[in-house]
Amino acid sequence: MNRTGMTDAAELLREHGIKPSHQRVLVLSYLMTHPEHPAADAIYRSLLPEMASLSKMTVYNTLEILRKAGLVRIVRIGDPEARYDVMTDDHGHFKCEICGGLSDFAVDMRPLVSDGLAGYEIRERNVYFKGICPGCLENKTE
Amino acid sequence: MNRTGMTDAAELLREHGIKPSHQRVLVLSYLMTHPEHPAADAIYRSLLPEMASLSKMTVYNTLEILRKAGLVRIVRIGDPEARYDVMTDDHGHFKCEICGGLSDFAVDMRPLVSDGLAGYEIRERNVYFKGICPGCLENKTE
DNA sequence: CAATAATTTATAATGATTATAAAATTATAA
DNA sequence: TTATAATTTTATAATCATTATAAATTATTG
Ligand SMILES: [Mn+2]
Ligand SMILES: [Mn+2]
Ligand SMILES: [Zn+2]
Ligand SMILES: [Zn+2]
Repeated sequence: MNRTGMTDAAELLREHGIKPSHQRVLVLSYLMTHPEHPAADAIYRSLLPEMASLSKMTVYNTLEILRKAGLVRIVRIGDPEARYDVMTDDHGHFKCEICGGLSDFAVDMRPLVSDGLAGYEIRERNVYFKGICPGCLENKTE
Repeated sequence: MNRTGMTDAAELLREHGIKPSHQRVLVLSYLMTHPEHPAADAIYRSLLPEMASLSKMTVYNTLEILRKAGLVRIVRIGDPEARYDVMTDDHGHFKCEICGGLSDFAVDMRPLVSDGLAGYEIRERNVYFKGICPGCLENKTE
């Protein structure tokens, strides 16, 4: 932890044996401060003003390194782009079919496995809903 | 229903206002008899011996028509290919990370929505797990 | 300072899907 | 039936997120 009480990106990387290069810190920090589950291209475009030399390939590389380290998870719902999430605890995702927004919601995964999965080794549980978000519902009725 | 008590593909298409062309019946029948959630290319390759003139584009077109009619759902887990499922009731999907196999399991979606989704219009609920299937687990210990 | 390793970058390739339009089939009208 | 229009299928090209590859840069070690 740093003096703010928050684990910063550089330290988090070090803790996971990843060398905290400038670009890696930028990518991870971006994810830590942007809970909207940005896609690789959105991350790239957002960081470009801060670092003009940044390559999109570095963003992809870094995201893959972070994923392997368990620091981010990929969320794929509907569209062809993968979106990224600083992995914390298990949670569900709601994807708005109109604005494309992706929001989190709490989910208790335990009661999901009724039976029928005896003999399977479960490594990852995912829940996602699709529909219309409150904002877009409001725009519709206007 | 036909004399076997089973709704066949052609009739199912008619019931949904879709003209039961030879290729459409082939694609839907294939899905109805192959619960392994085949991808578009797998459907195409499997049907080619039966109908040498079949175009992959027709498979894609047909799958999209079926999806719009609610006759099939798309299952996307992990890999880039979409896989198709003759939609019946809600169920979860288990994807084996080793063999890529996709199997169904029963899931009660109702208790999922604890709260936090008030004001959202939910149109689709999805649950999928990833891990290792019994067959692949056995091969590992051998 | 070399020499070596790690990282980033530029560029090209991949591959599933989509777009487009021509060809073939089917339905409708004359 | 024949012409005409609508539908469906097919061939072909385009798209686009991601991956592969290798050169260039940067960091590390002796
Ligand atoms: Mn999330
Ligand atoms: Mn299924
Ligand atoms: Zn919305
Ligand atoms: Zn398996």
